[in-house]
Amino acid sequence: MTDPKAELERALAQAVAVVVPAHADAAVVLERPKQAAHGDYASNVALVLAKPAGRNPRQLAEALVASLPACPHLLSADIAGAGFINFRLAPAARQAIVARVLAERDAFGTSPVHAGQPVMVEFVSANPTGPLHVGHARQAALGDAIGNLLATQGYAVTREYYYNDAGAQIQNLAISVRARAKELLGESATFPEDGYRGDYIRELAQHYLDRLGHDLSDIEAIRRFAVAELRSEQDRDLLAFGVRFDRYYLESSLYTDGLVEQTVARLVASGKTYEHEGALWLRTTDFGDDKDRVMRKSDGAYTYFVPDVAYHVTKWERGYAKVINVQGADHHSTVTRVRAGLQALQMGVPAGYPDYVLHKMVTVMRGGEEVKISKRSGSYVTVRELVDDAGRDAVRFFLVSRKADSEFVFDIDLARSRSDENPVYYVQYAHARLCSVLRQAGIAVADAVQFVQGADLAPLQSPYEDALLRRLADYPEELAAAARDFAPHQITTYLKELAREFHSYYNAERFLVDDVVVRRARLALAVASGQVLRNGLAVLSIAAPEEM
RNA sequence: GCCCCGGUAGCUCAGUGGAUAGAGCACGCCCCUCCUAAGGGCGGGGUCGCAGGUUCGAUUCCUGCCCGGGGCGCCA
Repeated sequence: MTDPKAELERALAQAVAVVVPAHADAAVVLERPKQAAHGDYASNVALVLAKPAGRNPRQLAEALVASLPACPHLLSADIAGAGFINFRLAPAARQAIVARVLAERDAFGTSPVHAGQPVMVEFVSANPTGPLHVGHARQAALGDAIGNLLATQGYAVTREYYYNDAGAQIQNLAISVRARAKELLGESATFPEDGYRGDYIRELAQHYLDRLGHDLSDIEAIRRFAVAELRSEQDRDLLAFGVRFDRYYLESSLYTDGLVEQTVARLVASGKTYEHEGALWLRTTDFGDDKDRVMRKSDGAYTYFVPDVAYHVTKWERGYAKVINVQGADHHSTVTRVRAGLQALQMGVPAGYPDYVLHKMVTVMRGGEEVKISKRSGSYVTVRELVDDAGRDAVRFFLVSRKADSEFVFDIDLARSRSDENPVYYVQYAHARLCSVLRQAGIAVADAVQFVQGADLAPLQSPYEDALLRRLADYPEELAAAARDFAPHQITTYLKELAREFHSYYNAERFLVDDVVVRRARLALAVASGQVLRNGLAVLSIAAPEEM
């Protein structure tokens, strides 16, 4: 069956072309009314066109309804309020979504619109100067989910992690570790003013002494050791969190491969650079920046901004016409700079390239008090702690359940609690519950789709069933919108609503009734609901348990 | 001072150029002889930060202001 909504939109557009030919190209969009009493879909097209057409909105709506071509999916079209047209679907049209879900299964909701288009999502990209903390966890959950969302729209997704393993912070790390190592050996050591003060630095120093001996003269060896140790620890944390990257891109390779020098040369050749007070500047103000930026400092070293541009040149040249960088909002100022650098190179990169998702800070509450996060002072909550305490699923769900640009208060006690205050259980429980019904009916969960395929769906007509059917039908659009907006929180919201409707239904009616036709229809609806819950949770990389 | 983002129920947060602004938690009452009560039902609770403007219609768009966060480095 064709999509009832799309068909109705076409029919309404035809009516518009007949009634107000001058506005035949008006956008006709159906939306889901807030209230079920207003039907399956509503259009405000009569309100929008009333003024330009010089007609009373209600009369215009009447005329549009009268000119509506016959549509088998449509039960009724009523005028309401100021001039809304409310459409009610024939039951069969509403029920058809169940058959579609059962036919498409894991693919239900996905779309091939962007099939074959490569996209890169860069996220986490933490400096290897300490363990990953809760802010990185938010980024990991967001980036991974955004990657999944884009994949549902057909994109060929690459997840990349950029390692800043070449800058002053790394040198600082090495010096910090050496100072702690000297202390451990009982030697006097001056700890750097802005050094890394976390306990893990002392542990690193001890490991170094244990494995590589007591000679601390080779700062380069200490640097390599510390970076390798911290990287592997980060890898373990990410693994525990269930996040995988397709590639780790090392900042140092930009230097060793000559890409930094090459980028500088190209920028100079572009004519957008100038020398001032011994430094090399890029005229980023030509591209919307509020001041020009230094590329090469008077001491000859590059600012971080040059490898950043060089790195993004590689993204473009590696064929990623679409790139999303997930970063903390504290990196906001880099956005204009990186884009300006790419524009200056005049290599055909669009002005808005790359896209950014900037997320706000995470405040961690424990025992009713804020836990301060600071790598340097060493008090913070690591990804590992969170996952160990609250479980991967709860942490994932929590961290993507808010808009990226709103600040997030992570209540550790709440995430740890296995209580009904924890929203992830609510959604997972809906899934476990319907699996339980299937078991009760003697159906293996794995065979369920097979079992209900071809069921007569006609009995599904109660308000609870209508609500569930409508919600299922909305999933593909919700998914597409969330992917378009890089907004996984739209999926958590959707899943909570779907779960709520399932729980309501579960309490209101029984699935395992004696009437075989009704029973089969309801089980089909349950199986379809379970399928969509699974699909949505999969986008967030969260498990859909069959039992809880 | 300038730039970006938030401000919606007691708390944590969704939402939208339209029809009576929602959910969870918290609070009160009710529902397991019956598919998992990790659930459901009913109820109280709001000047959508403030003030203007655009619009047939603004919580949504525009401007100004207030509050909170972040950024304004030859740091990353």
